[in-house]
Amino acid sequence: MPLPEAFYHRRTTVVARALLGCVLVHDTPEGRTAGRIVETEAYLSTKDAASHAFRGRTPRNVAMFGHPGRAYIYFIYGMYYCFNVVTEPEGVGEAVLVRALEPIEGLALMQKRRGTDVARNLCSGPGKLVLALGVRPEQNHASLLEGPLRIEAPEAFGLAKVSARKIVATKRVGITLAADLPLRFYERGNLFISRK
DNA sequence: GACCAGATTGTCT
DNA sequence: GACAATCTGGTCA
Repeated sequence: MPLPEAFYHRRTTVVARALLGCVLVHDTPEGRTAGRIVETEAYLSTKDAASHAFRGRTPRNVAMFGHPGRAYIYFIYGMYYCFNVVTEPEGVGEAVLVRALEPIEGLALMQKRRGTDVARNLCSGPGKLVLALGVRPEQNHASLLEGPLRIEAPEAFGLAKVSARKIVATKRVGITLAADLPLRFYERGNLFISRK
């Protein structure tokens, strides 16, 4: 059972923490790939200068202002895409960037898509996990509550929740504005995060 | 391990 | 026209 809309209909930092340990699944004609979420970042609305939503709604960021539990996928650095989950009630404009997964299903397919067989290098970054799971830009706005791209609770895959004391909060990666806010979250000790 | 240049293009000012 | 929520492959150690 995918996580319900109510899961996403909360404070963005709460969702960013709660997503750790949950499983992102993508079913495609080539097969299924899935990974355990081990690193996230919260992007807030008008108080967060690093957020795409900081200056309000634009053609690019409209998905951020859409329904909670949908995807916001954007193009970055001329060649990569990043996958986010929309949070808060519709119209607020916040989201959680999924930065790293621990691969748990479809490793061979991930290896083929990524061109490497090093497990730690398959999904250890926002651009990498989009490639490894075969997420496409047309899936911007797609619901994560149903359909081929979903997020499941840990229990659905026989996994335990990530306890609060195993969650580390640090500065976000790759930004210049509002760079000091502790809005990046990852599982302590996990080998599949994007960086120390 | 750390640091750095280069790739490549949509987006917003 | 400047910049960007990144990654890879190179150098040096």
